[in-house]
Amino acid sequence: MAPAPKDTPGESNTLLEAQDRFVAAWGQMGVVWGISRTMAEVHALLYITDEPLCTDDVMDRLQISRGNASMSLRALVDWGIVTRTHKRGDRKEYFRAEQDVWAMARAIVRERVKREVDPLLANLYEIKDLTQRPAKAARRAGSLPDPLESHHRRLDALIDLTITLQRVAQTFSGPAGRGMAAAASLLQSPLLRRGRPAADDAAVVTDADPATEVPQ
Amino acid sequence: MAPAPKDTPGESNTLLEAQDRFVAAWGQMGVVWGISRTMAEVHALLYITDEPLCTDDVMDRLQISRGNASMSLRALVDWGIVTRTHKRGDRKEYFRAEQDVWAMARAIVRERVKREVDPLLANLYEIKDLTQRPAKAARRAGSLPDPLESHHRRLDALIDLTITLQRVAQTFSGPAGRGMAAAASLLQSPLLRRGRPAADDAAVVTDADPATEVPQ
DNA sequence: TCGAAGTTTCAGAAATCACTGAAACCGAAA
DNA sequence: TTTCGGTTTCAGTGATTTCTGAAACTTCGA
Repeated sequence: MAPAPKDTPGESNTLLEAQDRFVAAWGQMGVVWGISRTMAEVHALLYITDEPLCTDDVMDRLQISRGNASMSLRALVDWGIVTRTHKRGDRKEYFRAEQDVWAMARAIVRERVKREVDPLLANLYEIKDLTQRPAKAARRAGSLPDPLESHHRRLDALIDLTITLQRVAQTFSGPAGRGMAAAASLLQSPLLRRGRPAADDAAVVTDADPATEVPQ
Repeated sequence: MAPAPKDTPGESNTLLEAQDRFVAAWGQMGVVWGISRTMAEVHALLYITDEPLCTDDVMDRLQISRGNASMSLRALVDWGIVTRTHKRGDRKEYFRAEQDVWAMARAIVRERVKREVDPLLANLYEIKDLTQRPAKAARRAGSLPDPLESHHRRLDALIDLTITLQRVAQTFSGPAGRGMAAAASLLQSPLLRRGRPAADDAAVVTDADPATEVPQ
C-alpha cells in the first residue's frame, strides 16, 4: 500500500493503517472478481473515507497515475457505486462511494450479469445453433444422430442453469427489485421449478429464440 | 482453439467445431472467474464429451503439455466436478465431468466460498481489530473519536453483508443443502432480516469472535 | 527388482494484463 | 480567446500469471 506519510490532522495513524489494509484487501478481491485491482482499491478508499475525495486525493493516497485514477473513477461512476459531488465555490469534482452496502451489492451484481452472464448465454445459443440444422435434417431423414442428441441435451442443461442464474440475479438487482427477498420468492416460485439436486430434468429450454432473448 | 485435425470416425466435423467453440467459451468464463483458462477448458471438454477421456486425450485435443493437463485434471477432481474412472483391463485412468449441472454449480460455489469469501471475512475482522483497542480506550477516556466510529460502522456493514453471502452460499452448496430451495428459504427466514434497499440498519455484528468464526 | 504408467515439480519462456507518463482533446468560465 | 479542470488515448514498460518441457519421483504389476 501507499506510504501515506502525512499524518492528516485529526486522524490517527492506526486509522490510516487500517484503511490501507482494507484498501489492499478489497483490491485483492477485485482481482478475483475480474475487476482490475486499482478500480477495486479506488472504490475501497472512497468507501472507507468520510469525506468525498477528488482525483488528486486518490492519486496521492494510492500512488497511481492521473490517467489511471481518472479512468477508474469514471468506471466506478458507470457501475453506479460511486457518485460525483461538488463543493461550494470549487470547480473541482469530488467522488463519494455508495454507502449502503446492499445497494452496492445490487449494483455490482447488475453490472456483472450484464458483462458475463448475458454474453455467455448468447454464446451458448449460438453454439447450439451450429448443430441445430444438421440435427434436424438427420432427424427428418429418419436416423437418430446419437452424439448430436446428447450434445444438445448438455447444452440445454447449461442454458437452463444460466437462465435461472440470470433471472435470480436480475430480480435481486433489477430496477424494480426489492433485493434478496424478491430473489428468494422468485427462487421458490413455480416459475423456476429447479433445485432438486439429483433430479434428471435438464432440458427444458428447447427452441427458445436466441435473437430476442439476449440484448447484448 | 486446437485444430482438432483428425476426424474421429462416427463424429461429424460440425460437432467437433461446436465442441471447440464451447470449450473456448467456457475457458473465457474461467478467466473472468479466477479459474485458469486451461482448467476451465479441460472441464468444458470433459463435460461436452460422451466418453470419459484420459490425460493423453485431453493433451491431444487441447494441445497442452502433460504437466498442465495432469495438474488441471487433479484440480478439477479436487473441486469435485470431475471424477476418475477406469476401464476393464486398462491401467490408465479416465476422467468424466459431473453431468448434473446443479451438482456442478453447487460444487463450484462451495469451492469459491472457501477460497474467496472465508479469507475476506477473516481479513475484515482482523482489520477491524486493528482499531478496536484504540477506539475502546478513547471511549473509556470519555472522548468520542468520530472517525473511528464511522470506520467501524462501515466495516461492520461490510462484514454483515459478507456473512449473509457466506451463509446463503453455504446453504445452497452445503453437504446437507438441498440447493436453491434451501437457500431461498434461508433468505426469507428471520435469521437474515436483510434486503431492504435503503434501510439504514447496517451494524449488526458487533464484537463477533474472529478466531473461532473462520476456519481458514 | 525392474519397468511401465502416471504424477509432481520446477526453471525458464510466453502470454497476458495493468500501469505510467505524456500528449491530444474537450467544454466552459473568465 | 485563454485558461483551467478534466477526460481520453496510446506506446512503452513492468508485473503477474500461465504454460512448456524435462526431469525426478511414486506406484504397482510382473
